[in-house]
Amino acid sequence: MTRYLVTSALPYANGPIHFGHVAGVYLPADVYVRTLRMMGEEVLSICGTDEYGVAITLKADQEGTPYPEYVKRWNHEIHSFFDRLHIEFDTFSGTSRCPQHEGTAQDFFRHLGANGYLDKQETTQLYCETDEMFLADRYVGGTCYVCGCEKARGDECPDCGTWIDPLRLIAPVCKQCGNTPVHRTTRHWYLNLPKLRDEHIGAWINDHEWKPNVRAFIQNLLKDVPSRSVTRDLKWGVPVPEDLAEGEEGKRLYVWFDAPIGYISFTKELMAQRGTPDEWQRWWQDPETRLVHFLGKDNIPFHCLVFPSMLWGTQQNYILPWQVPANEFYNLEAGKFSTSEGRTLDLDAFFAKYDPEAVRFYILTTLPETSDSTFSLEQMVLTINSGLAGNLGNLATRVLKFLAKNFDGIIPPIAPEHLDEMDHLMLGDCGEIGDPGIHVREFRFRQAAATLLANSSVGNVFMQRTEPWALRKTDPERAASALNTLCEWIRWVAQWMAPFLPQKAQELWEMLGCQGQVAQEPWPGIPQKGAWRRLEAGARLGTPEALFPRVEGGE
RNA sequence: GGCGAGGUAGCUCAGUCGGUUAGAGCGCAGGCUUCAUAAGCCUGAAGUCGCGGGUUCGAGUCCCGCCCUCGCUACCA
Repeated sequence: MTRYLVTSALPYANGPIHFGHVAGVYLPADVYVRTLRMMGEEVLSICGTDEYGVAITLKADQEGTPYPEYVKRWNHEIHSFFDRLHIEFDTFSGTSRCPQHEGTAQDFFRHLGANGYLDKQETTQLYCETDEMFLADRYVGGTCYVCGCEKARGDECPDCGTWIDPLRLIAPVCKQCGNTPVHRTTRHWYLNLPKLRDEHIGAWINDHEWKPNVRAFIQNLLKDVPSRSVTRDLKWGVPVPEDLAEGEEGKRLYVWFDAPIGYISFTKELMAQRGTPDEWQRWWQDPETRLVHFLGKDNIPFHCLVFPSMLWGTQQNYILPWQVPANEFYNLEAGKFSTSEGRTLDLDAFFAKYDPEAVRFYILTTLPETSDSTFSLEQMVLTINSGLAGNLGNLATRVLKFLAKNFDGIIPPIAPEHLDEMDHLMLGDCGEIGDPGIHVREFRFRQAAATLLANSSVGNVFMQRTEPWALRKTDPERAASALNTLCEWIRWVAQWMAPFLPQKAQELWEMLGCQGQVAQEPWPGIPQKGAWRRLEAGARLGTPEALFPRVEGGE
């Protein structure tokens, strides 16, 4: 048994998440965790919302909502979206609500400082005296000092493409209040990433085995690593420890610094709730633990370079990531999913029409594993109708309804003299049988989903070949043997389904008359001739119903 | 501007260290079957692997140039 600590990138508590996030991070993480659990591994799954930062204070101020209330709302909103898709975590906390977070983040700051990885630097920034805040680049407008365009932003000029230094803007204005900001110097702490890279992390990255797309992403990153400021002049964030302020009171940790620490503080919180407050160390400081970060490609630099640097730089025996199965981006057919451009789906209407688990499955078959990929309603309808309804769902109903009608709804017996023949046919001649779990372990979720359907298809081929509807009249004993074998097969399919379609797998499990939770069963692997049957002849089947109703349209 | 990704059958995508007639699913065409959710099974058609050069015995796979699409550019996976 191996210990796996699985984290999913913390969603920002500043708006809804969408299928892009789900496909890139949370759904693969969920399938991974469910599969490992069935395989008997020790697994902990951590997530929660990232709740600090400028963007949150701005929007919360705009609508006049206190920050804690504002982020609580989005935390619930996001959590309920996960519930809808049956995506589960062992804990879903938040950086501002987690009691252990502030102390944990401050400890990081303290240790990194004591070990010489934090430097203090003085910079000049634009400051708005009306709003009493330093202005992040995008909140400044002005005239471009290169081309004279009056609509330059603080980061880029839309006309000439110049990368703007906000301090050089002609006639800068604060985008919030319209007043003119002033130059003001401020002192901040910087994380010395070049030093951390040279001492350890650079070599670690080079020696580590990464997913190909991850390696491609970080290769160039190492050449030019900047120090990054880890504090900000903000009102909403983890305060810099007072004893270390050294005349810079009022500073807060910059949100990117404290966010990944949330993985650790949420673990502490969970373990405290379970009454074992020291247990978190087993997860974070035991080299036997495999730390897996699920995230999108934009988060690769943080989780492959910055956060490992922080973990190592504390010299507190933290483990470093074992794998970072980052995905690319998932696009809506007409363009990017974007909350800011209103390119979202009406979720209530959507889920009224499409089964959440069917949607789960479609997304899994199109995950952006190797490159950006596309969500298409039309394709989804095809996948649901052909793959889930026609292949998998129909296999169950054609067998179980036939049994209900002709065999009194009980599992028919298999004649001993048919065992070899039936095993040979089902396990050898009806198509290739794969273990979806192997692909899940290797983060190939599309292949895993395809393998599940291929296995289901084997059952359909078997039924086609044995023709129990004809045998029933000519050789009822053989018909019974074939149907018995099909029931066994459906039982295996239900188990293979469980990580991908948890609720549907359970429904199928019950249709077979099986007891308990299918997710509690050990992972089935691949059936071996003569040793794969578990059902008892004569057992009563449940009520067969269509698992996946066909859906219309695609508009 | 910089960085990155991608352009392979009608559609969505695989193609590991360069190696025999380029793959899958869906869609499409033809046939078979009737237990089942107008579902199932079998067979088939379909690609000058963005364009032009180069390296090589051999390139979708490496190198150079060009065209096109898209993402990021420090608060959206």
